[in-house]
Amino acid sequence: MATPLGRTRLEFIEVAGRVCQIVGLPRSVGQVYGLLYLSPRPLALDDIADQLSISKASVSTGTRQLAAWQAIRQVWVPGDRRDHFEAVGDLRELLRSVYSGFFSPKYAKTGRKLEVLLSTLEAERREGSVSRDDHDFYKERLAHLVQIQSRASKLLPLMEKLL
Amino acid sequence: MATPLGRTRLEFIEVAGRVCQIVGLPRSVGQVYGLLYLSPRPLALDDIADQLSISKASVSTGTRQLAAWQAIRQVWVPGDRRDHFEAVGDLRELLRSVYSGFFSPKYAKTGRKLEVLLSTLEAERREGSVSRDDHDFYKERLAHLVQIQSRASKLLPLMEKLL
DNA sequence: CAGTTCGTTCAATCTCGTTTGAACAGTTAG
DNA sequence: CTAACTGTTCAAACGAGATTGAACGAACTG
Repeated sequence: MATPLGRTRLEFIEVAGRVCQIVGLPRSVGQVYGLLYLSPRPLALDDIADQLSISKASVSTGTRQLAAWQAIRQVWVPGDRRDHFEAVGDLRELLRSVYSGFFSPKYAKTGRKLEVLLSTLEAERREGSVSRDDHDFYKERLAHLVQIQSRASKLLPLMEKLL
Repeated sequence: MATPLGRTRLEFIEVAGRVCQIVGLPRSVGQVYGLLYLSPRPLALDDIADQLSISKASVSTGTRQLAAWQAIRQVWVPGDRRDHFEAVGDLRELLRSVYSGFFSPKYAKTGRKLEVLLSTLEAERREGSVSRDDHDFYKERLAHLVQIQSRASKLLPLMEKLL
């Protein structure tokens, strides 16, 4: 079969690419994953580049990225010495690893920064560079942030479980 | 007071800007909100532009955006005919409105698209343009997506409640 | 050992969306 | 009415980062 891309696949690849773009990832990464996710057979690097009409370079970096996240895996196809790729079936596992590898660190960093801000604030108060009223105002606002942060810290693990 | 930006504010504005950038919003929007959130007094458009060293144009569009989300409100300061802005205290309310105004629609759209894909797939099967095996494969993959979608549809309202 | 075939790397290019300066319209003040 | 001031709009500039083509190195092939 000449494997013409069906309307279904095209639509899906489009969506996958767009999702990646929104999250701040290269569109090509999403396209590659989308193509592989809906591909009954593993595809070689060339095939991917051809079908998506993007350069091998993009596919090369994209596949490496996706493989690092274990979103796709490299499979060996007898009689072909090229690398072939297929999407890992369990999408939930992927979401989980993306979360713990990308989102969770950022989140933790934010938490630490918040603490730093609080101590900085106290320091500035002691220096007298902030009036009492302003100090109280700032403290209230930061306290609100801390509250949200703590709520989120309870919510996120829950998400991981339920998803 | 000449209101020199304290280290605290600078740090916070930096973070707010970065967060916006990650979510795909203009950095300036985050900066404006960050500045206002930590400002004990309402600020005029000029003040914001000055303190952030960005153009009035950016501030103008930014404030309008933020006001539309009710993240900030316009307040009248006696004796000054310029518009002044202050951040709305309740950040949770903001998160909720951002969710329902931006995220939720996108999510619904995705759901609809998924259904379209399923029917398209069936159509292609009937046309005979897809082999039975491939059809089954596609169906399985799409079913997985639908499953994730339905789980998420239960999770998101929960988030809204707990946050 | 040449000659291919693959995959990766990297500098150059291109693309997209933010940012800006300048012009504009509306409003107040003298 | 004119002048000053405020906020908005818009085309153009700019910058970040994705994409690409070409060159390279490695692995196979005959």
